[in-house]
Amino acid sequence: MGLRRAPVQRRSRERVQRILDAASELIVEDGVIALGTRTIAERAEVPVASLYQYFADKDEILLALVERDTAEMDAAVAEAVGALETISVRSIVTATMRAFVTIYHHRPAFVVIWWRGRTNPSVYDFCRAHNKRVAGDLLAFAEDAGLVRPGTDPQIVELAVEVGDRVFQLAFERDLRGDQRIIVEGIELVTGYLERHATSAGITAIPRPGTDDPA
Amino acid sequence: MGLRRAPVQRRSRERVQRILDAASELIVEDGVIALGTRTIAERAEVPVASLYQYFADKDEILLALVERDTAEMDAAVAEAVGALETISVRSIVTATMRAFVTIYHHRPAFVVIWWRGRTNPSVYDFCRAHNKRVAGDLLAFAEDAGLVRPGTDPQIVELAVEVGDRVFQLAFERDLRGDQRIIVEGIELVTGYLERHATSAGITAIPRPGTDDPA
Amino acid sequence: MGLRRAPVQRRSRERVQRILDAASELIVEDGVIALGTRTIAERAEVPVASLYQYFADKDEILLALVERDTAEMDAAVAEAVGALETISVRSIVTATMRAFVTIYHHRPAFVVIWWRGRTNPSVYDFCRAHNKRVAGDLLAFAEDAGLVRPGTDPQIVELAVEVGDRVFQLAFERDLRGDQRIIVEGIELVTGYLERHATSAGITAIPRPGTDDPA
Amino acid sequence: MGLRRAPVQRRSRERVQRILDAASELIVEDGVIALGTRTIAERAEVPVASLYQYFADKDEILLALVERDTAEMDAAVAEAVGALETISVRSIVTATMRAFVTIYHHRPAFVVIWWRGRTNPSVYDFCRAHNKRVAGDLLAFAEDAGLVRPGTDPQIVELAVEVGDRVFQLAFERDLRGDQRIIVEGIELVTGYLERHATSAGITAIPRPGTDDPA
DNA sequence: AATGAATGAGGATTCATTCAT
DNA sequence: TATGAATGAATCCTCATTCAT
Repeated sequence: MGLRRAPVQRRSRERVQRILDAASELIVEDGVIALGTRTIAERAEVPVASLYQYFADKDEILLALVERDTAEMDAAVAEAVGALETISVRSIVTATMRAFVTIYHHRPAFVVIWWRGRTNPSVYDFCRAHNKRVAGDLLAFAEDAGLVRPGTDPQIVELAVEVGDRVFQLAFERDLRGDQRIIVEGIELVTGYLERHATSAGITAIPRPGTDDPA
Repeated sequence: MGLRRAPVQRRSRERVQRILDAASELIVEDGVIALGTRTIAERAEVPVASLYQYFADKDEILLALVERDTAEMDAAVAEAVGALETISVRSIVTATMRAFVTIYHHRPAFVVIWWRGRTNPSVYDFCRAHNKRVAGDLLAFAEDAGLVRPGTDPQIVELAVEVGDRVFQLAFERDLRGDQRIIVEGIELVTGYLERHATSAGITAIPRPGTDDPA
Repeated sequence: MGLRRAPVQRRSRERVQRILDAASELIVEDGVIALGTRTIAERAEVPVASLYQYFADKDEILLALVERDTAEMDAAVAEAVGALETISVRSIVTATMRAFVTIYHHRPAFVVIWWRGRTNPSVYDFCRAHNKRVAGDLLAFAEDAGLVRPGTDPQIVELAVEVGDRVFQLAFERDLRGDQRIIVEGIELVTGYLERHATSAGITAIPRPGTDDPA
Repeated sequence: MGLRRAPVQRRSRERVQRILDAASELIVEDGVIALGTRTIAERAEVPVASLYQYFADKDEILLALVERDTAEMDAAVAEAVGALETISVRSIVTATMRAFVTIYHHRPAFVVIWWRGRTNPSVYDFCRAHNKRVAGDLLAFAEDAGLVRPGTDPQIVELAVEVGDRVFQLAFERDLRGDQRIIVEGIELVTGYLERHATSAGITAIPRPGTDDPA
């Protein structure tokens, strides 16, 4: 009982996913600009008209795609940071950036969407907002833990996040697995910059909060 | 003799410039994606078909535009760096980035083309190549002057240039005059990163070569 | 007994009315061409698919609407004519046309549907048939009362009705309340025409039949 | 010389005519609503895109069609009225309406466009404006000739023209050759109405102006 | 060299209707 | 009976490019 209508629901969800996957693949293959409703529909084996059952217009498809991936990324980052034994500016930056790398390996489409896709205004806005939020979260976390000086300008962390974003763009554009040299350098770059605004604890590291008490 | 055909040549050159100017204006107004042959032709007061007299296709117009702008930017950077009293990683980075800012003020079109325009594959490639060349030139200059350790990986400077590029993107996207706070921070960021690879001379600065001896 | 299913029936009837009302409103607002199933359904707060429970297709909705309105109009005309103290070509024409005006004031939707709606073939046919019937009824009534010469060609009255129809179209198209000058002139026009075929009684008027004898 | 470029021009004109003819035929066959760019292009044996070489949009095609026919009608009416031996309200109305009939025979498409086509707002407006102009011209002519009382309300003639319009609609809708009975009656109707506003000369007729002097 | 005219290919979106449930 | 979901067919229009002159 209550499950009676599940099949329909499930079918819809599957189709939405198929559409998103199709869009994703096509973007990787031909770029965001070339993305068209007809092509998406063909690839997803869905009538063009059906796209409009699930999405208001083309933009919304792209946006949904980015949102889907974003959620996955946020979760991965949160997990990586949460798992740190000791925290410092360096360890957080490293964990965060490594988490992104892992995701990019997992979802190559994302690499393209995340950068090329920003042509699209709504995607662009969404990504910027997301970066801002990521920056805000990181700053809050770092301030709470006493890693950065209180009152640190949020714009500084935003700049760091955006710059990290570009590092990935560079690392992945030539090589879908990500150029390790660039990534390592990028981590140095971002870490070095943020340490300028760190407390000494932020530089030398402290144990993970909520971990030190068993004593 | 031989001058008989000059007028035609001159007229062509004028038209090419008019076309480039038109494209430039339109990009600033409506973005790269909205740029169309008809619109360019109208603005340039040239028949659409005539565009194809001077350019193989639409992409080439964009590319020519970027090349033209690039040349201007390179000259400005070279001049700024050449005018430095003392040279150091910091002074070079500052001079370079300030030169860019000046250009952007002077030519708002660059701002849009340089970033939004990278949607276009050939423009994208050109910009990347240009950044690479700028990085190469800077590295050569710095190595010659003994500011960085010999054998420094070119990729490091490239990364710095690309990151600087993103700083500008951030600084200018919200504000066509460029957000000063972001620019200042960006200069810090890039300088800080490059100083990791600098010699002590690169950090403390030396007089401009070929300037100190005449005494 | 037998009443068990009444609620359903009643609900259906209500829904049919709601659909018709919705269509009516939408036509007045946006015209017949813009009328769509989705819009009707939304306005009527009924699922689109349910429209097809009560109507075979979109045309039928329109047709049902016109039929409903027509019935109301006929009743009004019959009442107006029936209430005349003295009857003559002039008094009948006047009463009839005034009755229409009253209805149009009462139901602005008619105005739009009645003319713009005739785009639709079935509506068009229905209106023509209706005009024909109105003409037939009027002629029968006038002949019975001895207002027109026996054997008067029905086409003549039809022409008069159609022309009256156009007068209204003209009077109402600029002004949803109806341009009084045009209406007055239209009554003259139609009366004048019909009097050509009238008996002298038809011109000078006679008391309402079945009203004069009780004495 | 000077004719060198004629072929291109001529070809264009031919194509425009072909497009108009195609549209015309299709309207007669399927009505104005069904008229689509694809269909027109197919029938005219012209690529769809070419329609937009000659017309800004679909509406403009319809409008051009109506304008073309209108010009023809105006000429015919002017000629017919100009050829009258004696002029009176009756002779003018008759000549005018007969001229219309002739045109309708000549161009059956017109019959459909003229009425069904009025669904289209620009066509509708054009027709109304045209009717108004026709009415204005007739009134001016009649006043000059002393057929109607000076200061006659233009709305009266407009009403007459519109009503005449409806007479044709009626006469032609069942029968593409035009129902003669209805036309004759219609002429009576319009004449009768206008004579109410005529001078006695307008009723009894006068010789054509500029014809009586040879004496 | 210059250009008006022509066009194939494709763009996103809407719509009335049907069907499985 | 009622309906959410699905869809084939069609809509108008734009664009970069080519060709005949």
